[in-house]
Amino acid sequence: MVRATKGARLGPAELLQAAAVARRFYLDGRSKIEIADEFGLSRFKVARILDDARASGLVRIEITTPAEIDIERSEALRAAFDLHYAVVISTPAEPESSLRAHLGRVAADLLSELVADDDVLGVGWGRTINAISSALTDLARCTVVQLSGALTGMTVDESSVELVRRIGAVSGGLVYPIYAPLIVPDAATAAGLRQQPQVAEAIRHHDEITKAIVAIGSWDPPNSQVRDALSDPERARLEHDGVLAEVCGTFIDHEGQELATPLAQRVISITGEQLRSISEVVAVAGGPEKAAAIRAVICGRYATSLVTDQSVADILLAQDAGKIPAGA
Amino acid sequence: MVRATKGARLGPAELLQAAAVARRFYLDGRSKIEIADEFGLSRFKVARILDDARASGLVRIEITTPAEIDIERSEALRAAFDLHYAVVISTPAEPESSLRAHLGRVAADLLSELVADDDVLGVGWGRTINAISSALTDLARCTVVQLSGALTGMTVDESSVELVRRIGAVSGGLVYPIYAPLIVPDAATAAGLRQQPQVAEAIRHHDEITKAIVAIGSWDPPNSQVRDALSDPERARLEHDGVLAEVCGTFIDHEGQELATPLAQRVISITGEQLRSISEVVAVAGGPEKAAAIRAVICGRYATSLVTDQSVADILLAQDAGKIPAGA
DNA sequence: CGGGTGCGTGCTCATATGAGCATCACTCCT
DNA sequence: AGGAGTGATGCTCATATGAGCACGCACCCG
Repeated sequence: MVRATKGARLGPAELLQAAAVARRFYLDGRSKIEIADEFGLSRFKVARILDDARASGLVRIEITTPAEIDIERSEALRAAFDLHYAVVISTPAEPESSLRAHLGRVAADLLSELVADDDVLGVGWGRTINAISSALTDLARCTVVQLSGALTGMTVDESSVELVRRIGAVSGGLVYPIYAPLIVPDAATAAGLRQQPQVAEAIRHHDEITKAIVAIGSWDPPNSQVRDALSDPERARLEHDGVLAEVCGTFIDHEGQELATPLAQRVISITGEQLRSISEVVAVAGGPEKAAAIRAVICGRYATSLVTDQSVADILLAQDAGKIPAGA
Repeated sequence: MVRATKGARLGPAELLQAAAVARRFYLDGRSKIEIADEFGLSRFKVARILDDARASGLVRIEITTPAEIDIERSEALRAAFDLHYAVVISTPAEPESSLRAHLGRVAADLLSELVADDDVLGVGWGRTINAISSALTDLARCTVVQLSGALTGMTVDESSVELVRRIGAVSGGLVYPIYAPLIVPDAATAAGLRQQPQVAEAIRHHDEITKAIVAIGSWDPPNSQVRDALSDPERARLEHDGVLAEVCGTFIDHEGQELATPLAQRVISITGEQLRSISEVVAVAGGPEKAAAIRAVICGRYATSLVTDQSVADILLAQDAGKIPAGA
């Protein structure tokens, strides 16, 4: 028989046999020995045929993402920033509101998966977190603790307290809400609020939180409800100090360092240090304009996992992905 | 073993891990143990992840046909009619001339593959066989024997003799052409021609043929150059006898039986019995109008293999595929 | 001729793999 | 509470698998 120069192009007969063998092996799940017996070949010949079939592209194996998750970027992001989990959703040029809902759905799934009964779940605040709570259908019977006070301006349905209650309802576990604003006019008011029984109860649990879900606000470019809630001088001061991102009322600069600001006295929220000590903090944020802020939060170790979209992943990966602060 | 409850939908984290594991296993070819070590899992866990990944469709394995060969129909046809080889080409609604060229290319590939140096290759005649010889680029150094005389009406380039010479040139082996018409006016002329040294030499080799390639002519509906070459009374007689197909000057009825006809005396060709005794006869014919004739030839065991197109395969498989004459 | 030389095939044995089973944790139902 | 059921996990052992080796064969070249 004329041999078509070694595996380059199989003749029709060999091709058909290879296809039949490959089907038996890969689709029907038969063993090579069974196939060898069936076709009257040695099992070595079968192995060789299968190798050729794969090498020549006759057998094509692909890993497809059934959900709208970008597996490649997710893994790349996880590896590059040493995250526990990174989930990158595909963004088919959708409007912002849809992106948020999309992020919310995926983040809700992740939360369902990660949270166990004995966890104490810390919940941040924001439109994104709200989207998560809307999409959340299953959650272990964990304890749910609010991480910070709320901001005015939301409708009742969107209020931070409702948000936490809704998550608690899905979970069925204990709920510790914070019936207070995120920022109050002066330190004394804040101190007073912190001693309010319910608020104090929630704050007391901040050290017991095992997992948390938070949103990220961006200051450069500005995309943060917290920023919008501040007065002009306050904003100016923070910007002068180089604020880039905001997580649960904690302000972070380019380097991922927390900014020391008098504002901290007036914020009812988990502290930055407490946040950093939680073993699993999932940050959820998307949109290219937030990429820099997300990067700061991740590099500052305020979050251990990230749910975001392709545009952010591309920006973070294109940047100096290698330049990650290793330790705390 | 299907996980009843939530096995269908994995959470994002599990999904990403499954994707990473599947990639390592299926694309990078790592062993499950290696993967287990890398991910900090037991190899059993890895195996289950992979099972789930396949079951949930995360990993998709498909057998693709690089050539334009319909693997499924080929195998079905081969099995249904107990053929040595069946090759069904995809027919994307192409004009007839293109179909012939297409068949020719694939048949040429098959021939290259099947024929060995020590084979004696019998070559039939017709436009289809001509297409094969045009597409033939590699052939073992076998002996090439013409199976029948030629018909007039072809151009010089298309003449049967040229056809055989061309194949012989590719092969590089001995060539035994038949410089004679397929049908002559009377038995005496035929007898005379058969004794012509060159013709006699070729005919003498007809019993030594180990492999042959033939075309199939159809009479119902009419699609045969042999039929066109006959006179009206001859045609009428054959049709009265129930002729359906023609192979190398042998006329075959619906049942696959050879028709006894006085015409046989005037045909310069291999006999039907000789043809049937060749261990490997590849018939090449396509187009739905030839399906019935192809079926007769196959069922009459005048061919052991078939190269055809989808339309024919569908017709043959839709028909009483089970009703195959078993023996000779 | 005769000894490489390359290729295809099949054998051997260490290793990877899968089916089945035991265990454990957890839930649910009384 | 207290089983009984369920699912996840890891172990055991027979079997499948792949890498490497040896043989046989044809070809090539001296």
